[in-house]
Amino acid sequence: MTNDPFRQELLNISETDPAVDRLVEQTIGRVADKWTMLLIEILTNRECCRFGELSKACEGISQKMLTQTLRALERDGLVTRTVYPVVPPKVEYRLTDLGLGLSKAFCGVWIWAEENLERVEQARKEYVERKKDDGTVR
Amino acid sequence: MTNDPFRQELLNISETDPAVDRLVEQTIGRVADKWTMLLIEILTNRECCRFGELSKACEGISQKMLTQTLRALERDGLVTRTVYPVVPPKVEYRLTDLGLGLSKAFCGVWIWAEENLERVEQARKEYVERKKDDGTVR
DNA sequence: ATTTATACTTACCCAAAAGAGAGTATTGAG
DNA sequence: CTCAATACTCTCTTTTGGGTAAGTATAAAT
Repeated sequence: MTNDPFRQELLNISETDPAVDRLVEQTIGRVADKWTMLLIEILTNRECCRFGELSKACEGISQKMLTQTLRALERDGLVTRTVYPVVPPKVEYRLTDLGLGLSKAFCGVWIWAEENLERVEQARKEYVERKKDDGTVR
Repeated sequence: MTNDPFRQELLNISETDPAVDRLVEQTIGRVADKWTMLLIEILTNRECCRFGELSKACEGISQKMLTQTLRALERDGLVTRTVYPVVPPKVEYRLTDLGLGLSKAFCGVWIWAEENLERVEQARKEYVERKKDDGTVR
């Protein structure tokens, strides 16, 4: 178990000092939420979107959350916001290089989820069974 | 921009039907939160931990959240929980293969955060400046 | 003159998430 | 008899997330 190549590979990376660690945590904390990940995915596929398009593509999001999330993405340099001075207003959003890089990093997680969701489902069923069986119910 | 190799690579993957997409989103929704990611990282580095160790290693987490997050990880088949019937109690947590796989997937995100946190910081500073400069202050 | 389109912003509200802190069970050590 | 040690569990309170709905600005179309 200790010389598992997986784990070895992982261990090579996390050789950082704790100060950086905390910054990393913060950065991830900002970026690892549902709407952010979804919007990044949409902008990865569509390349360039107006507010209204995003609103439709990102099913279930409210205007408020959409604006809020987009502002955060813009602030962190992950998307650009281009305003065309026309009436009615037109605003376009697209990923920056930085945003594209993050998108790529998330990619691994999307793939993992895709490949393993059945195993997770299965684990959940088994967990419920186990809980039913032992005396510890409730 | 359209034939950016990055984007091409990303586009190859997301060719899935919407039903699976929603499951993937759900799975990610469960798994992509701060404490979960931190605990997975700790368990990746330490291999095997007792409750108390995790409590110390995962700075700032409350007992409640720790228990809660560990239960969720166990339920989803990402960690095993081994109880030794001794007094005082002893319980050990460790990643399963599934959990290790997720850890690996998260790895890309950790690396991205580590490599790019300065760029994010910079972007934030510039954003604030821009807001100060234009008339839209408020 | 009124409506329409777009991209927001603001104010108000509720429910869920998270934190704080006390309580529980067990038994060997003193 | 009491205490320490461990891993919770429960309750109470605070914080946060997020929804709804109305308001704003502008010019072109009717």
